[in-house]
Amino acid sequence: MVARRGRRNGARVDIDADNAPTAEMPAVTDGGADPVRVKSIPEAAVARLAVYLRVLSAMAEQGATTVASEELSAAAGVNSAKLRKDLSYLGSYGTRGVGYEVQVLVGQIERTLGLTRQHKVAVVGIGNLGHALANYGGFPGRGFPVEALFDVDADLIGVPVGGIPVSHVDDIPKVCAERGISIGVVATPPTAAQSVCDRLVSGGVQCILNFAPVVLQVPEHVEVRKVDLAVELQILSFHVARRADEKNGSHKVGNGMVVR
Amino acid sequence: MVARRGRRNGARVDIDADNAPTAEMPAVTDGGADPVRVKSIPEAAVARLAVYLRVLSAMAEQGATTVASEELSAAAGVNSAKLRKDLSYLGSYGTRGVGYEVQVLVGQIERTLGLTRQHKVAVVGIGNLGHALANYGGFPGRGFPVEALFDVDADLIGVPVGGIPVSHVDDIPKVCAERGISIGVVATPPTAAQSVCDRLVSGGVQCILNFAPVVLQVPEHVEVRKVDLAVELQILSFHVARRADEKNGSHKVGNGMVVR
DNA sequence: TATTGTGAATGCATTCACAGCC
DNA sequence: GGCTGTGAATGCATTCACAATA
Repeated sequence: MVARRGRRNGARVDIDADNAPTAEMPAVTDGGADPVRVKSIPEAAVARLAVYLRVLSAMAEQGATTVASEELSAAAGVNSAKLRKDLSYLGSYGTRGVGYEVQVLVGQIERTLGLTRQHKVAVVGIGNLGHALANYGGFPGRGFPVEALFDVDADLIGVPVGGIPVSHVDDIPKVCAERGISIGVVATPPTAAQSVCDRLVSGGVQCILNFAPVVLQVPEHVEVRKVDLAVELQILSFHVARRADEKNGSHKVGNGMVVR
Repeated sequence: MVARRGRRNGARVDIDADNAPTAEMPAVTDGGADPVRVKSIPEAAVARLAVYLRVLSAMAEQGATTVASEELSAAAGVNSAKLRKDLSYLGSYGTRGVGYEVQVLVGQIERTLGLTRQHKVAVVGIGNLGHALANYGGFPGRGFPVEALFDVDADLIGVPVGGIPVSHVDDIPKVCAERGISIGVVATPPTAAQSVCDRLVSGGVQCILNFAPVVLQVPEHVEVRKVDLAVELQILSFHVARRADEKNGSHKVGNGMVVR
């Protein structure tokens, strides 16, 4: 009776005896033209917004002025419903029957991601990877200028890499505070990573991008993201193995569940 | 009456009129000592298994023989319930009241992740990043030997990097097929990435790790993972912005929802 | 007693499908 | 007619909390 949508729908009913008064259903669709949008955006959506932004920028360069969700989502490698939901977190910036204005969307995503400010970056560990990072030349799409480099190696101190002289890791707190670094990139060997991280934090760095294969311990107010080559490869390895198992029929799993 | 667990529990009841016959509840706890484990392991858990593996290896090196979920989970940066659930996907290899044997766990995780096989790696694009990757020296913890390098630059062709001579990107299909490459790493500029990817695929590569800031289009049977510096930085930027908004009270959100 | 293993509950994320609008 | 915006539904992932057990 109640059931309508969905293919196999099981009329799930909430009885909820104690009518929980704690904020269930945000409900409020936001009073209107509020300037400072915050509203909780799902973490997963944030990551995709960055992808949409790049695709949109490319489209803008090629002269596109409007784009439909179907087209944009295909280029971004997601389905259109997901794209529309993601964009809806920013507000209503599309036109029904038409699509989105590329420039408007670019502006809104940039604002949401905080790309209107600049975020100064420090790279610690000027080995192969650190070198590569330092030379990225101001980092993707402007907005992330590299303003400090650090290493332990005495031979490197003072040597400019990508225009910036390398400082000693002991000076991390001082230099970071002075230059107002907000993002620290850890590209050191694993053994050094935690101590480097601690120094970055004491230098006032709020966010850390960690390439070292260790789990960094940080105070609550610091955000860490990890890029881990070994983990990525091992995940791929898992999928190779899974696929191999599928091919030869050697995985008669008890239940009906297919592995894919 | 039915409600027991959970702090604010709302006795959610399924009425489910049409008693869906499609595999609900896998139920079968796996007949017993099945050798070829497959069972569907959640993607998110797979990623964490790789982390546990590293932590366990470090512990083993320091002479630990057993470890409790509490200790291991702390070192891996997750909570203990999650750890135990993740490990339970492998089977029951712990001892109640004691913990897990480090060596046993290492072995089981390696088997599950397919790390008993070797996975030959090719790196395409020998720029700053490619160089860094090629020099990783056989890649993390053995098991991922780099066996081919490619670039377009005529000056690089034939030059050995990390012991392996660079080949031309045109030879990707041939060389990859010959050497049995199973993982391709794309470290080229974005414009070249898709064509490189296509050649890797036609060379029989099953998995691709993509460092180029583009969404690669691949056939269904190929697995792609993406490492995107710009996206990572922009996610961090979002959190900086969010945090800044929290500080000054400028985000009177309509509903009660706190942003954190 | 200490700690695993795991159903059940909660909480996110994705997808569906259609009303609303241009 | 076409496309957005979004409730509602489904499906994953995480967490709780306790029975099982060495």
